[in-house]
Amino acid sequence: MSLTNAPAGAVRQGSLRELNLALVLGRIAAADRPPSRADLATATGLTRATVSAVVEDLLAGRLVGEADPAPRAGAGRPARGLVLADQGPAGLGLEVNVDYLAVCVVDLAGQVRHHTVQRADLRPVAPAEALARLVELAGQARADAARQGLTLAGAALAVPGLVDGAGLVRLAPNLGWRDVPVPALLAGHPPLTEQVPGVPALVVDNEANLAALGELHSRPPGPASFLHISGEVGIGAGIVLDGALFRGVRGWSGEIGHLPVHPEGRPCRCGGQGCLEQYAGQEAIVAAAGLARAELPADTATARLAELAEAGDADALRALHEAGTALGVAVAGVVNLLDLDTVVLGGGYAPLSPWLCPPVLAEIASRVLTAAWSPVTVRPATLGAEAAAVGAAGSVVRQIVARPAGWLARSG
Amino acid sequence: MSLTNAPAGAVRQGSLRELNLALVLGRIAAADRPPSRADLATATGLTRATVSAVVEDLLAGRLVGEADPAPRAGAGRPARGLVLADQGPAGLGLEVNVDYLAVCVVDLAGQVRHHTVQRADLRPVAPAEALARLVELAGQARADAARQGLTLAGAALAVPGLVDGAGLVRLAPNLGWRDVPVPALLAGHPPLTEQVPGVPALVVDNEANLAALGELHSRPPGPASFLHISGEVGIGAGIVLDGALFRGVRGWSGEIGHLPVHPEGRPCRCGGQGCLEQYAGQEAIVAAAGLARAELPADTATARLAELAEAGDADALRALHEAGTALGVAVAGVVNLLDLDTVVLGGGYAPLSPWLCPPVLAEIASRVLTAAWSPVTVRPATLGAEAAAVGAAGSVVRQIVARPAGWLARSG
DNA sequence: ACTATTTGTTCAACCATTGAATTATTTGCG
DNA sequence: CGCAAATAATTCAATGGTTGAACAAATAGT
Repeated sequence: MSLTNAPAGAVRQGSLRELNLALVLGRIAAADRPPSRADLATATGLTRATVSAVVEDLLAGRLVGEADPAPRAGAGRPARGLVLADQGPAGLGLEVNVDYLAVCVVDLAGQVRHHTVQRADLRPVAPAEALARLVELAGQARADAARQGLTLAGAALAVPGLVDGAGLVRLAPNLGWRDVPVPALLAGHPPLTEQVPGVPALVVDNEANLAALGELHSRPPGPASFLHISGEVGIGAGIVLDGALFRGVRGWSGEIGHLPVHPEGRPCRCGGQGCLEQYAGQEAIVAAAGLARAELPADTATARLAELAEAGDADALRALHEAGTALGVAVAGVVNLLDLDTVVLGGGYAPLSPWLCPPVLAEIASRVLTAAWSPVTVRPATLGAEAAAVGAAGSVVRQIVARPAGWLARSG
Repeated sequence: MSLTNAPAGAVRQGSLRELNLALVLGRIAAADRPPSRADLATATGLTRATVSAVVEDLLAGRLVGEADPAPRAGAGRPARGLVLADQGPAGLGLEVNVDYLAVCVVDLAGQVRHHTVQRADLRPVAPAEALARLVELAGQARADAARQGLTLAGAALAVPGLVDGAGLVRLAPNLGWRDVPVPALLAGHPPLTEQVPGVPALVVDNEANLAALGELHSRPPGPASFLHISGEVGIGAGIVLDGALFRGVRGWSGEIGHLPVHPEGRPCRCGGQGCLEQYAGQEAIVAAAGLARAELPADTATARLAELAEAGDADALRALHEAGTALGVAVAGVVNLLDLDTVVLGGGYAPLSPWLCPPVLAEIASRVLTAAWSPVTVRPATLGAEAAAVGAAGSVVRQIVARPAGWLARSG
């Protein structure tokens, strides 16, 4: 999962090449212009001879391609730019959420090459049925990818709930799922992806975690450490530390929605009192703004709220200010604890961020001891509503970039 | 800082040996019985030939020694056990705290080989003077270490405050320090340690961080991820994630004392309201227990509190219960956020933990969503009051174990 | 005394990197 | 137009570290 390519065990001679493959490919991925072999040599510290050999492997494995030479001033033989291949391995991203299914394909360069969203209320649908529909969409995505010369090398599924290491969805309250064994339910269907050494066929993870990963790998790349908050019906956070998602001991990190902001306040369904979710959850904001709860689709409610706030509706503005203040109390605590300098508001919060950011910043300014020396940035997410699906697909291709040897072993 | 020996840049041929030196030495350090070369080969996946070569380097560099063969049943040539050398490099740990100075020396195996504590109220003492006294103690420690065949390879200084990357103590409120440039103040004195490639001569860090590191490397080794809370006048936390201390973007993580537990409550000197420190800080507990604040030394106050609680004093018990509840609210938030399964109460909290743990556990049980599936352990720290100094010294030797090539380059 | 067994070392083969020399391809200048 | 300078990329013998198999060492069991 980590971006650092740390050899876990023995370092044999082959590992040496493996590590340098990852190093060079990582540089190509991180560069904003197609680098030449000479650029890579100076950037990595390897000799040009080694870089050439490594690049030869990468070219043979169709992980990188040669681009038109970037125009350069001065004399000398022109460089040949290296770019991530637009054909070759790709990642499949899947998402089951309360009111839609989403499937997307992301290539090595991080480009979204296929994207489908199927709106439907998934709450009355049985998990097996929802997954079956997803498999259907995935099949179409696979065919579309193949048409574009892409091979699906792995898949990741985002769900709005707690997932354990084996892909068992312990609890997805807003979806009504409980102890859903996703891999077992998918076993009867045709495989979604190819088998690639080192890349798991399917990872199931929390939607907030994968949305945070999407933000981490978006262009331009975000900071190495930040907090990504998904404000849906529940409030989840993805915690990215030093360029890697921190999942917690059991993979259940990020339950920011149950940080206490008014310890003697409203009871919460978690059993505690005064949890953030009771003050800054989507339902709480909508209720505080006096909106009828009848208009159910979550994205509609958020859009309506933004409209009202834009129009200067006093109730909406007050509701957003209160929610932002509650959010700020919680975020200030997290920033104090983890010393982060960036907070990203994603999911349903993104369109509301013009009204949420100011009170959040105000709470940070008054509660964070170190804010005086180091400003904290609070900004909306750059990815859209389907950030989780894109992040899921991106997490697959990042694994290949981080350890290309597995892919090369397969195709050669 | 990380335990994973990830090559940052190019992986050259020499790195290969460097990595395997670290791998083998790490195994020797982690083993609970002196392993043979054959054990190491199976454990690491290297061949016996390679392990022999690597061990030869380690023996020549005096990082490991051969122990008496561990008695083993069955036939075969007896193995020669390998242990971390009890002579060779050692770490120097320093601590400036409100009411004492501490210096200690820890060897490769983690044994404390020298330990001095000088009690004195440091608040009226100028930083330069305090550091001068520390240098004096360090000189004695160095001489003592030399007598035992130890070479000080690096030093770490623990201070109760915020430290930036360059060793500047931005703020140590309870010590009265502000913007104290520790490395500059130490420049006039004789060097505390040898120069070893890859090991910084002096690291200055927060006391809570280093105490957490001490706990991480104590025997038996603690879990890979936990929260270590130092309850002194202020409340600091060291956050250990996946076997590495998480310092935050600027090194200022762990300010748990300012998590809000009663957002509309007592004003705090940080500018916020209802911070944990106002309810579970040492002064708050002492005041709530009705103890005269005159008995100033912090450890005395804590000891007195424990005495009273032991004797069944109602005020003391109530004060501890309230403090534990406030602490539990904050800890529950952290556990929700980071999904940790272990919380260690250290510093002044350690002797009070019999009375603090129950309310902390109660709050966790009622506020942590995932507590039903995965119990959270709350326990006192195993290291004593000078955990920070021991952790500081330990952090130095861990660097050598994690990258032995630097030490070997020096000595031969 | 002999065999089975396990440990540790030796040595030729192998693999990836290295560094210098070589080839390739352009710009700049007379 | 032709040549020198400059930069990019490849070739190749040398090097350093790991490998695997064979071998030496040392013990327990029979």
